[in-house]
Amino acid sequence: MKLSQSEENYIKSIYILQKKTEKVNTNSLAAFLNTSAASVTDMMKKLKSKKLLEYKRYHGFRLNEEGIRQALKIIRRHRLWEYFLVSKLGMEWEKVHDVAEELEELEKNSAQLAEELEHVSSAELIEKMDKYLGYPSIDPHGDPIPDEKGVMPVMHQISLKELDLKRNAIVSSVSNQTPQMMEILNHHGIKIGTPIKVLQSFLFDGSIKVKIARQPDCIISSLAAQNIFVYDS
Amino acid sequence: MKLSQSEENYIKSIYILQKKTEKVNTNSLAAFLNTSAASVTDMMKKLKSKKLLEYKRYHGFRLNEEGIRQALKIIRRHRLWEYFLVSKLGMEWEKVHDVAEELEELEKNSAQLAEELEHVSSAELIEKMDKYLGYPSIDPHGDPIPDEKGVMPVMHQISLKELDLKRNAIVSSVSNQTPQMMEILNHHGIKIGTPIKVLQSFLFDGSIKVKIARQPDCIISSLAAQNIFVYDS
DNA sequence: TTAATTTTTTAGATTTGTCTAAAATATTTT
DNA sequence: AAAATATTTTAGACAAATCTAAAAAATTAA
Repeated sequence: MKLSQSEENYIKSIYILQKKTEKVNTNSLAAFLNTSAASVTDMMKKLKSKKLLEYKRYHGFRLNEEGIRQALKIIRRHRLWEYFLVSKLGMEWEKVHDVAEELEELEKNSAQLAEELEHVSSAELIEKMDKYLGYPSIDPHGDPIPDEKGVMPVMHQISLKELDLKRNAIVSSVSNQTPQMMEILNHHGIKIGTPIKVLQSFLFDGSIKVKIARQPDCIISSLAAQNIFVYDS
Repeated sequence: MKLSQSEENYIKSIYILQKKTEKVNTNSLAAFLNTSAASVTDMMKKLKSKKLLEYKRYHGFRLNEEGIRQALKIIRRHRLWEYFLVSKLGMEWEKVHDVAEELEELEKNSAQLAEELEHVSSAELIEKMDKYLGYPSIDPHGDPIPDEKGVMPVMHQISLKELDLKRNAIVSSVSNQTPQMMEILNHHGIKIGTPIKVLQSFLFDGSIKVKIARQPDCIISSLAAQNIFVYDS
């Protein structure tokens, strides 16, 4: 199955959208992809003829099993590239603040960036890349990276408050998006995807001491810890 | 100046061809790009209108100054990606033998590989990549990598025989392509692009002792050394 | 349950890069 | 220098991905 850049883009977008809604409809996909509804309809016909989705005119569409398989392959590629760009080249395209409102926007943007690298499809290249990067399981935005079989790693998300002592975890999201919260996060160098470990927990005020790679240990208040979520692997 | 993938491909190819011949003609470019003469003519009109080359119908064409500037930018990108693929991901797409006859073929193939990564154009990305790779000056095929200003590093090519003791050099070509020669090269792990240094030279038979990164020192005969060329930086 | 509104699809154009076959121009040979 | 051959260009078509404007269908509101 050879897919054009454009087809891949549509498939990936449908995948993202259909995790939220039962069926994806023409207009929302058009909005997401910043294109016209007519273009979407055109492409849906094409993808239907390629047997990647179920589609009845006027009734929305949804990736079928094969479509999902393809989507996961594409997403894997993109997220590995994102990981590379951030962890190896030191690009920083996410500013932790405005994550909430702009989550979609971000997903789109990073997709776009990775998309330029994207067409590097050859399975071999991606597997080497994966190995080179050390088989990461989440990308710089905290999104899971499917393995080479297309299986998404299952991640348990808990607040930093609940994280067991000495367990390695990775910051996955922040539930409070106020500038005050961002100030703390920036101050400690905490970002989505940052590896983190709780060293000690103080009963007196519920504050915790955490270890962040390449940073001195730091103390985080109980309140802040409640709002920082991590993947407990 | 925004160029399509296709335009870039043409420009790069013309650059490579015009280093060998005064003017590039339609058929040779068509052959090089594996396309039809008609397509070439079409594209030449387009590139002329973009003021990237001089072109008079029926009389071949040649990149002008701006065209060369663009070509060097494209080549820089490709060669850095090639370098990444080989040095970081461990891809090995060149088998040292048949380098001679297939130099063109190789250049085309690697271009193609890099081309898939290629569209990663953003200047910023490439500069970060360059830094990350340690500002390499020659790619895995021994071709020089232009710097960010489009300047090709000038490399002095001499035989290993003539290389001063203790000077760092890089294998650039091999003038004898027999299987016997290849056997020696493979045996010592010598490839185009391999960093090499002469440790000692024995007057008795003209043989030399060389150091190759991550390999034990080895002895190379006078005859072999005469046929191995290096860039003396 | 009609009418108004929204959503989706169709019809027809456009752009980019390609092609084949035929015509135009150059070059080589006799 | 005419004829034969080779090269290059034109003309016209095609496929992919997109667009706009109008038509069709579905949904919502009165």
